[in-house]
Amino acid sequence: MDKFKIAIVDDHQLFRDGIHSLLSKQDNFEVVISSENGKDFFKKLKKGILPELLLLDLTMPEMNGFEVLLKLKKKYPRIKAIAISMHDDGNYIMQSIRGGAYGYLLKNADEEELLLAIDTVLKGNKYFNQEISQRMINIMSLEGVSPKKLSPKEMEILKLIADGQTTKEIAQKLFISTRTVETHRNNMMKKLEVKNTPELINKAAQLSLL
Amino acid sequence: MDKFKIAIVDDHQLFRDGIHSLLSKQDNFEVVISSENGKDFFKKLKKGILPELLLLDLTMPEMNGFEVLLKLKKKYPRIKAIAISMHDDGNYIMQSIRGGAYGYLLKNADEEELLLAIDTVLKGNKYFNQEISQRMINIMSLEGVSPKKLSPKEMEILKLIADGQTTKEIAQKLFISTRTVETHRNNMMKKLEVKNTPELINKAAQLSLL
DNA sequence: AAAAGTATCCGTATTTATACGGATGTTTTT
DNA sequence: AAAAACATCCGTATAAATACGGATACTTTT
Repeated sequence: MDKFKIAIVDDHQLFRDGIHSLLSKQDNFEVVISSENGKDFFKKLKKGILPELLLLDLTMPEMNGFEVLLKLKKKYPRIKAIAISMHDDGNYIMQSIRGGAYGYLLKNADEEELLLAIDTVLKGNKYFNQEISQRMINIMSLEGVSPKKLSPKEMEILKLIADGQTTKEIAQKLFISTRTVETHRNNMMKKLEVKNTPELINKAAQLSLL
Repeated sequence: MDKFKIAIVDDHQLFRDGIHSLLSKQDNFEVVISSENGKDFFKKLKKGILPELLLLDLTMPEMNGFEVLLKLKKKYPRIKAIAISMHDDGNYIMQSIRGGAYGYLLKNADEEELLLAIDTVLKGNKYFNQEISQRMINIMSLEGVSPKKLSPKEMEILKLIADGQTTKEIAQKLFISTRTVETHRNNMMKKLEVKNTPELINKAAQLSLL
């Protein structure tokens, strides 16, 4: 009976080797690609080596995991990716899911959980443990009913506010009217559903906008 | 020639085994303790098994790495600890150092760096790589010249401010005068060296006070 | 092409924060 | 025991944010 083909993309060889070693002990898995970066991975895909599942580190130099996810979704939509990250930050998790990840694991997951995640995703399901799910819920509730992005100008003004600048100081710095600054501030408050500026800064920090 | 005695404390067996395996390949190291928690570790120390160096996970259930550090410093000051963590947050790093850690590694460090850290610390030096050092510097500059802790009342008020409450609302909620709230806010701003409330919230978020 | 978003700016008014200064009494630290 | 920190509260004044409302023109999205 054929084994499931697995790919690993991670810039740390120690980690890749550890996973490779673990999966080699299983009867039903075979590591067919072990790449240290996304470019190498796609190069191997192009050669016709197609895994069913990818274990993907998010934090890599040059081409990060999110970029790999997006490209994978476009070019090889049948390959299912499980994101693996050091970061338990809800924003990372949400970005992975929006990028098409089928699962999310922290790098300190034990081998039992790793194998369970692989099994779950190979069956076509998504894998997020209790803690990860909780963080997703937290971020979703933080983002509000209809999450909205801040415009470039809003981001610029947000940072200046967070740095302690007053509306007058920001207006002078950006060569715009104080009323313009007020309008942007008000629009941000509406977008993030907060009632005043301290809460805006707090929420922006929680959403990793700062 | 005698080997250096190393202890490992981490709740993930996969990680402990990986480190154990790696160190076993080295001629000059010997893993004498491999514990899944601090309690087991101290129990083994009590039996007279004394390593020169400890590789210590910070995030563990029940007795976390910081508690282990503090107890180690008191009871076995000759044992040098290297903190190992998923978190690259400067606050974790600073807390480790203040707790007596001789080094700090991220869990995704490669084997070369791990061995270098161990060597460095066994020689009596401290090991912090460039990135970790940078984060320390960032936090130190955030904390200002003379870092001050916020009092319990200040913390309470800080959270309410971050939640979008006005001075009047906080006063009503805590059954104190608005002037009292104003004084606390002003004192916090002085302690954290900021110029207004948005900057206070931003800095508090950066210092993980929220 | 139409709608929505972005970036700009305004009048008027009220609320809130900040800035000076001050104070007392209790608790904790030195 | 003395000093410092904490928690409480005040008068007066100014600055800043917020709250209502409104607007134009350009760019992007639908």
